[in-house]
Amino acid sequence: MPTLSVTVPQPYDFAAAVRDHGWVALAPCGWESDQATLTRVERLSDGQVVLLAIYTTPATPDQVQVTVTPDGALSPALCAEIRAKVRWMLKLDVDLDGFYQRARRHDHIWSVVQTGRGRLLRSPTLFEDVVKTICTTNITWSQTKAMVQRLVDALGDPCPAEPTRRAFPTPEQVAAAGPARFAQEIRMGYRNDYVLQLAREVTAGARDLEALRTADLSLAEMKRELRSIKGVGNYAAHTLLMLLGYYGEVAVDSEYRAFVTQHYFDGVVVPDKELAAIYDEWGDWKYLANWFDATDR
DNA sequence: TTCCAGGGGTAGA
DNA sequence: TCTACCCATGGA
Repeated sequence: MPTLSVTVPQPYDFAAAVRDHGWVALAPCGWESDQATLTRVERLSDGQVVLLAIYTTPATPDQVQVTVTPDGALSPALCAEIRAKVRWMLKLDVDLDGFYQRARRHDHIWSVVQTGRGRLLRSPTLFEDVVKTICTTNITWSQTKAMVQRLVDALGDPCPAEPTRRAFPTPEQVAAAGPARFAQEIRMGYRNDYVLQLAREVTAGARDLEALRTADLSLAEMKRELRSIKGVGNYAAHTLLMLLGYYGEVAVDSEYRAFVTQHYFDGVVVPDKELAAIYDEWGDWKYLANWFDATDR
């Protein structure tokens, strides 16, 4: 089976970075802890569905290896596509130097990130990340995982290399499913309509989500685009900004409130604005500051 | 039963 | 801009 090599920045703690974000637990991703390997079922542009296994080896610490199954003939173009998707998912091209420099002045955060953490896992498409983010709103994490699993199982293309697993459905596949299957099979509650509407907008050409991944927009402009998606409020928009590489806003949710209230306000309940202001001094790096401030506490 | 979870839309002020 | 109120789902 073909194995591709992808160069990674230094320092880079692959195993920690992949698991620092909950996305690794959402279909069609998986983590094999005994082999420290990220797996993912991926639908390629030619329609074939492959299983990717992404890992590092002690002999090549400056690379991640990507094994593709099945080992059919992969054209150079498909190899380039897979490399680009892996680079995007692992955020290998995001410049974190400013964050690391700032983090050196914070004992706890530096102790967590100094081995090369901060590149939180994201999905190959923004469509997938928006759907998953909507599935984290007003629900428990276990239910988020179950909803995403049902969506993938119901609508994604099966993976020949591992028939029990499927790829994340395309906007076309989601739009074609219709409200009845969402209500009866996928069961995202009131989020059904949000996900269906987004899929319809994308397939109709009314919303070019993927163009946002490479758009040269300010944080405020990007936030405006994200907020225009039905079902995306401030929390979801700030989470998506982080996934897109904009770290200047914190995502205030129940987890954020619990941590900041406990650590900075002695458990006294204060308005969200005050909770968010705790990380103002981090400027463009507020999201990562909070994320790793709350890590290992 | 009731509450509520890694919230958001809407109407009304 | 802020505040009530409602919202599907399913675990505690």
